[in-house]
Amino acid sequence: MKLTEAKAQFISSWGAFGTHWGINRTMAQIHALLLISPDPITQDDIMEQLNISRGNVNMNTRDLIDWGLVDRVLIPGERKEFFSAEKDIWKVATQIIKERKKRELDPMLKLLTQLEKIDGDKKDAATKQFIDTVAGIRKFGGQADKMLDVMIKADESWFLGNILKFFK
Amino acid sequence: MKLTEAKAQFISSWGAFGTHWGINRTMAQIHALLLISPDPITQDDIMEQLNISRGNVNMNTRDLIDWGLVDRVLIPGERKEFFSAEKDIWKVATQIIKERKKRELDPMLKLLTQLEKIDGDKKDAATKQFIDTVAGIRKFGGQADKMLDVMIKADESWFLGNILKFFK
DNA sequence: ATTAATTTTCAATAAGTTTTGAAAATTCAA
DNA sequence: TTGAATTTTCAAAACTTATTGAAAATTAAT
Repeated sequence: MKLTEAKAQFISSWGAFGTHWGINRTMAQIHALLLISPDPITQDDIMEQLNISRGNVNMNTRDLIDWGLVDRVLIPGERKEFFSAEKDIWKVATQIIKERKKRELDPMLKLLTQLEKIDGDKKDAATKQFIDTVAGIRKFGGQADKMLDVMIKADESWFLGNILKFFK
Repeated sequence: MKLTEAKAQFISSWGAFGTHWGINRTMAQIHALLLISPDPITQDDIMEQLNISRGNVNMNTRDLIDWGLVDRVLIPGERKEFFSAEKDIWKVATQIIKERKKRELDPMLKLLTQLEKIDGDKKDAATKQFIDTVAGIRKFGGQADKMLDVMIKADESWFLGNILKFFK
């Protein structure tokens, strides 16, 4: 397979993959393009390579920056802004985990903790099932939360070295 | 907070939460409703409680069944079909992991393995960055894959007992 | 200060996804 | 069998989300 074809495949698949992970297709495609670009590139480069409008590039690069996955880079002597993605995949993964935990898991756990405090008779089947379900999810989520915190703080070699021992 | 209000909150939040995880809102809401129902319920019960059409209930319960999260239950003497959700949250989580791994991670790893075999000069910066990026993601994904396999096979008490030791 | 280059915004529109509801298919009791 | 109850299907409509593109804002060189 030739590079051009492989690049196109990678960008398109990474885009489709992103949609399963709560990231929109274009944002994931821009991310993919930046991941395989050895040097920083401009808005115009992205527009041209992905065939999308300036506004679209602008919005999605901004989101990528908010997610902490992409940086604006200033190149001396150049008027335009350049963009560059973090290439270390471990850092990319921990950054995504960190953001999603903050945006999704933490608020959910907060809500579940509230819902558990419902007033009602535990002998009533509906009440009991509600409390048990909410408590079960909250407990499980709490464990996941702790685990992800450690992962975020850990560094890759430590993590992989130990996780492999753990998982036989 | 009263049970009725708490239920509504839980269903609505679980629905919103689901959309971040590639599951559609209604499917997640039906799942939530089933999780807090002590006994199996019918299509009509779901239609009434969530204010959605029969077709919608039918499609989404079918998807939940495909995901292995919900079962059809036949109640002797009843003409209608009843639905019931797996209540053990550990089983729910491992089932979701199993399905998503099969649907998303495995095909992605297969593709990356292909893309790594690109023909081209490793001294060319673009080629080198492409291969490095793809290889990095493939390697990371491979570790995640192994880890999830162990998790899927493990049983909850074993897992939580050990993970706590591992994560200090 | 003026102007040209560049980036940002956002209303309009396009594309994609979900939901409805009624007709078709299926199931089961009599 | 027949027909009433129930489930399934799927085209059309409603809703949601993403994209465009041109105008406004910003930036930086002269």
